[in-house]
Amino acid sequence: MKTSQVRRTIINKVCTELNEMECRPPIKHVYITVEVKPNLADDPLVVGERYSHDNLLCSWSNYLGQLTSGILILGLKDGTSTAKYIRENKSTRAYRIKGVFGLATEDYSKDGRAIHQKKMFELCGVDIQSQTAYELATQGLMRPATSKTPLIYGIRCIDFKLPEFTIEIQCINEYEMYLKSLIHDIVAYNIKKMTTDSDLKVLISSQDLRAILDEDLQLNTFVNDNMNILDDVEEVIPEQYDDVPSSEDYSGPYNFDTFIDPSGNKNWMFSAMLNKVYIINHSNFSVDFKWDFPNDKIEFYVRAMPIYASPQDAHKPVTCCIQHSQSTERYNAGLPKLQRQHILRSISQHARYTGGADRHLSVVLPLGNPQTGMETVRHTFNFVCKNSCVTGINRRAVDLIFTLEDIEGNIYGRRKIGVRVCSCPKRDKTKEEEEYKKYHGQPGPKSKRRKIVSTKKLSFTDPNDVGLYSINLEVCGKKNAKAIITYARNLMASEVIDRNNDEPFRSCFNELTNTLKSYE
Amino acid sequence: MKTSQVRRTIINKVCTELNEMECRPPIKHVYITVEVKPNLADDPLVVGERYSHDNLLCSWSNYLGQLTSGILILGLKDGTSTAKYIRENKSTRAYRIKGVFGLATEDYSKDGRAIHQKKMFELCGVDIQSQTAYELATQGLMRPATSKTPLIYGIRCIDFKLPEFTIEIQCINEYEMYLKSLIHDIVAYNIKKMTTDSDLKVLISSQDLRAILDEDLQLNTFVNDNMNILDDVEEVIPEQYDDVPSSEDYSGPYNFDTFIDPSGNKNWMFSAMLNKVYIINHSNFSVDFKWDFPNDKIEFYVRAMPIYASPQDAHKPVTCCIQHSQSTERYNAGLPKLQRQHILRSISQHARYTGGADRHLSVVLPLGNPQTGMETVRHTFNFVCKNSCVTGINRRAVDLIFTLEDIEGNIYGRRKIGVRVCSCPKRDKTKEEEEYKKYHGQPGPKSKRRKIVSTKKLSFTDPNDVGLYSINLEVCGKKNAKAIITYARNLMASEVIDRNNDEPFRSCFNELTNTLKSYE
DNA sequence: CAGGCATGCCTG
DNA sequence: CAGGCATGCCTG
Ligand SMILES: [Zn+2]
Ligand SMILES: [Zn+2]
Repeated sequence: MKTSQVRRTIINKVCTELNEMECRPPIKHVYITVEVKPNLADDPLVVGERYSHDNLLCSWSNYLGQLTSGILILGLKDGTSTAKYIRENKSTRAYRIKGVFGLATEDYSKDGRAIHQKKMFELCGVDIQSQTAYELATQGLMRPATSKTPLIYGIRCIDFKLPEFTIEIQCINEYEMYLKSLIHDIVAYNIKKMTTDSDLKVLISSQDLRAILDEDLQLNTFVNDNMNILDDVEEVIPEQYDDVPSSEDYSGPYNFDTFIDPSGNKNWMFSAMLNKVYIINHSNFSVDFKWDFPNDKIEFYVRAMPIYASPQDAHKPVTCCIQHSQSTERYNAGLPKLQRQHILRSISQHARYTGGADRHLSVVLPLGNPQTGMETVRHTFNFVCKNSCVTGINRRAVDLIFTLEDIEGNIYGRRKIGVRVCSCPKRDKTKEEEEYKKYHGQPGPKSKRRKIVSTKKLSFTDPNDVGLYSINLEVCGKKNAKAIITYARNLMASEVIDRNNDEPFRSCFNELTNTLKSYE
Repeated sequence: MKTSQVRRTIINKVCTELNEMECRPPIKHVYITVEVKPNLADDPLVVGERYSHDNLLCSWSNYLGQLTSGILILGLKDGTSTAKYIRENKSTRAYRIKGVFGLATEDYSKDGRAIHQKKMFELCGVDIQSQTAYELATQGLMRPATSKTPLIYGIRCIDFKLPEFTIEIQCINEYEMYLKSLIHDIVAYNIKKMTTDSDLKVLISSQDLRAILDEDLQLNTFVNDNMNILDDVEEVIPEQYDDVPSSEDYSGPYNFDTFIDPSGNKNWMFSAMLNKVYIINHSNFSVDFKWDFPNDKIEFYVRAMPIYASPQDAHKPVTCCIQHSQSTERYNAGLPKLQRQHILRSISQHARYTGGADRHLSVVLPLGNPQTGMETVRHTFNFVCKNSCVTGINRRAVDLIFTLEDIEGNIYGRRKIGVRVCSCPKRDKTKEEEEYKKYHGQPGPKSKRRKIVSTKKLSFTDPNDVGLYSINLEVCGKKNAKAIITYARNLMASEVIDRNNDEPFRSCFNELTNTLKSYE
């Protein structure tokens, strides 16, 4: 379109629409007799400067405390009425407030004079309501006389990385000192909990926040009945924050247990010997969860967290490799970056993905209830990254920890299984089982082995020469190859007889029999 | 900062600054006698609609042609003076104009009536300045009488993918028909070049653009003396656009050749048999380039372009895998995304990286001159991605094409070598050479193998039973293990004697000897 | 650096 | 799906 057209269009539009509006009546014809002389009453020398501070009206819609940053709406002159309107409209404000455990100051601000940590514990180790010290600390509360009681519509902990945490609050009638005191109380509450409860874990759950608000008479808060706790669209997913997650099996008060169909299918196998799943990448596998129903109806969740099996890697979160966390991968379509970092995915829509940064990643889902007549509920997962992925797990062994939890992340049971996401589950399972047997034997053989010692051996068997030797050799000619295997089998046969079927001679013999068959 | 402070600051500032400005004189004291009746002269019925087109002033700062998109600055009413100010400030405008080879239209626009291609060639095959037809075509030039001669500050070709190309121009005093004509002339110039030069390659170099502007009297352009040409930070690098790059060796007029030190080093090896480099990722390797010096001093460049060796992949560009193109990799630090896609890097600072999108990627660098007494110049490269990278080359074979080129990308010579970026160059080289010998034989081994056939064998050797068998077995007891290896060695020993030291019996025997030693 | 394992992937 | 190759990487 040409510029001139644009111009014409704009002029047309403006004029047409202005003319369509109700227009002012014709001006009156005014006949005026005018006589002009200076009005001394309006001279700056008389009335002062034209623009005085008092004349320039200015008011704010929202008040930001000295330590608060955000949008500050000010109205100037005629704008003051708009500002007043906005102010009286009482729209809720949202704050994100950062707290630091172990950093208490006299005025609760980051830069305030520090209270000695010991004193802080003293302050907090007893009932905070009855504490004179506490009252002294909060006496600078400076509550504006004109304001109403704060009313909280929503509160949650949106970040928690000791010693720091961040609380998000939606509220009205708040004032800065109120918010600061609230943070102080959250810390105090947790420290008190730490010293009374034996559990040393610090967590800021929604329940905690609610309890703090309810108990905290000092702060004089109204809590909206519909206050957002977990039903918020961005619900609070409890995380587990241990550097090295515990992986010990623990049945707990509800006899928590997990089961995996030992028969597997073509995409995955389960080794009962190693308690380990071998699975092709991107394949679904199901886990059955069993637990006793408590009398008090607790809503249970199950968390599945992959961790590195070896102690030297256990503290590192297991994250998806570069390739398998690409947003262009089919199974990552539309997922947020955090979730793409998870190697384990649940097929449930209710699954929530937690962890990230340098924290362990895990998926949490509501456990639900067994169907009538069932003792277990089944949940289906899949992995999207292989143990062998160089930019991810990089060939390290991985365990999967299932924990039975309540909505706050309290743990009531734990089960561990090994997991290997690979291309040849069967081969790798067999190999690892063989490897395991080499070093551990298995129940049967073990009792038998004891028998060895007690059994009289023929003089030409050496009781100490029982190490396993893997021989890899290459010969030319099938005839020769068969001859060697036959020879080896013969040797093992003598040993089996001489040593009363003793292991591992017996299994070596059996294997060689199979190998020989394969040459027919 | 407190809200009240902000408010005070604002009021202070506004009042202070208003008061510092020249203020209106005291109002006059006015004595008025008023008599009111309708003023018919102001009635819409008399004077017409309140807001007339003529009253709404509107002017533009920059003029966008009918086919041009971009920001159009319009001033309304009082804004017209601002618009005029901006217009007269003559800031340079930047345009990106797309042209299409083979699509000529009467008015040079994309949607104009097409000129038959044959006619277009007629038009362009002769001197464009003297062409009546050309003058006719440009007679609709519509040059605004008020404007000055266009002045170009910068011009370059920023995209070139036949048949389309995009020219970027910084200029003042331009008008749309001028820009369209310029594009037409660029096409005409190239077609003329194609028909006069024997070389059919079309390229828009900076030299070309300058030549077009200089020659093009019709367009009446001023070229700023400091006009950006090749010294621009983003210089024009000629690209090669063949879907499947040619890979035939071609010495060309200057006897172009490449040499690679056949002795290699610990990080790379060269197979003369396969004309292939085997190299560990991220290792430098050098190529010596040789060519005859022409009488006319041509500035030569060498281009190195990796391509897939197999015909079914040769049309695809060889790009770096996801992992090795991460900006977080040390060797990618600070590189633009395009360059990170290149698997081949030159250590020269003068190297330029071309290609991208679905075009083949290559690195071009000035060849330079041999040092005194030398016949060749050496350039050093390295690869940053392995043949085995799954998200990149994915185990496909890759060739490296070196071409001798001038600054416009005209090719004067070509050499191909195979390349394999891997973790075990020696092993892989040996293997591929063995494989090659198996199918092609080579003087030494082949004659020996022939000898086998001619040699009289003992009756109890089977000439067909010569396959290699890898035997993996497990026995218990060191004594037994040694016995088996000894047995195998004995078998091979007989064969070696019976078959006149024939391979692979001999090497099996040697291996077994070593294995047996390891049991001592 | 050779030997050999680990593990993806191709082939029949 | 088993067998076996391909190829990175670890170990001595
Ligand atoms: Zn992966
Ligand atoms: Zn790579």
